[in-house]
Amino acid sequence: MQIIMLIDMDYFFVACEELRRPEIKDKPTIVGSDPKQGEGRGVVMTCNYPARKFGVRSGMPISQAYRIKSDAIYIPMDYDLYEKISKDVMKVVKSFADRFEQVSVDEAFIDVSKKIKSYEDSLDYAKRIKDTIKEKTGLPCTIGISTNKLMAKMACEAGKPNGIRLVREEDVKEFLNGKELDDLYGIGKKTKEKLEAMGYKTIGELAKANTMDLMERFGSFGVEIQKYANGIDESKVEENYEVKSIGREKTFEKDTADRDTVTTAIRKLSDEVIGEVKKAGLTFKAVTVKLRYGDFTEHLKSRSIRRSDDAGDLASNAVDLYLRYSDKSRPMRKIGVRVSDLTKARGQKKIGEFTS
DNA sequence: TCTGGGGTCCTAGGACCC
DNA sequence: TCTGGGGTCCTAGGACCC
Repeated sequence: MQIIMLIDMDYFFVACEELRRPEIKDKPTIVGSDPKQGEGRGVVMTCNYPARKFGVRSGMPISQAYRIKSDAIYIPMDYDLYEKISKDVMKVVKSFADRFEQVSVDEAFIDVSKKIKSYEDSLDYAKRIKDTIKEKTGLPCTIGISTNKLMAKMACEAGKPNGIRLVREEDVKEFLNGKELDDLYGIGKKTKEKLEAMGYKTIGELAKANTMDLMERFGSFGVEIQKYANGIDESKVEENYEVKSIGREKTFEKDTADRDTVTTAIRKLSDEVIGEVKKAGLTFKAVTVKLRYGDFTEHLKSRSIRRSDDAGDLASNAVDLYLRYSDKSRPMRKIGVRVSDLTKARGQKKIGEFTS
């Protein structure tokens, strides 16, 4: 029997802020971009449950949050802090795992099939993990337990906040049956719309759908999501995950058609990307520039270059892609720089050389 | 309502080679 | 003049997730 858990930190960024500012606890608090009296351009990254009570949600435009709750506490992102705390959390989680896979700053899968022999034991074990995280970091989390990664994830969603939720193999069908299509991992807005147009309204209906119809409409992705709808996921908890790309992007405070403003931004982003590349001891071979115009249309321009880890190589290629392929008559909203096709730099792997 | 920034994976066409 | 099959690399874009 396979037992997989997903450990997901509750309202992580706000919870981190609460550690150093205990007085904000129980007050509506929002971590995200500056609301600027309702004129701000970003979104809500995380908010705590007191803020959610008023209808604030993560991902919501910060201007909208401000309209709902202008007297909430607004805090800018402090990613260094969250990363530092995340390391402490992950260390604990890893110590309980046979296999460990971090999926984001505040989430990790563990395979505990060798350590745990029954579902009953898994509940006690999850409680120990939860208590240890709380003891070592002071932070709450939710743990989903099931037979594979997909179902551990779904169980975790159902267990939030501050909970432990087990979905036994024999209960998977019933657990999924009446849920909305976009509750299923992998199904977003677009796929939901297409499935609804085909007449499917719930995960249970998708599970029983005609596979050939799905195949025709979605190709192999159709077969994949039907497996998901049946609670089937054969992917493993992957221990040694390698990063595939590194990028930085920036939304301008106001849309701009000014070349110098954009090229200056590209150079700055390039420097930041190179900082990450060197820290990780990597080299890159592909450069991509992302251009988003004021009307939200988005274009990617990329090219392969001689393998490099050099700031000048990145900046010159990124600027050139922008100058060559962008429409200068349209104001730009956002610019991004990304490198991919990454490989470990050779012969310079002294421990700590690149770490700050 | 007015939409961030970090990523991943998949598809598909064209170039090019054998 | 009409024409294969396979493979890899490159580039662009779409959808999704946290």
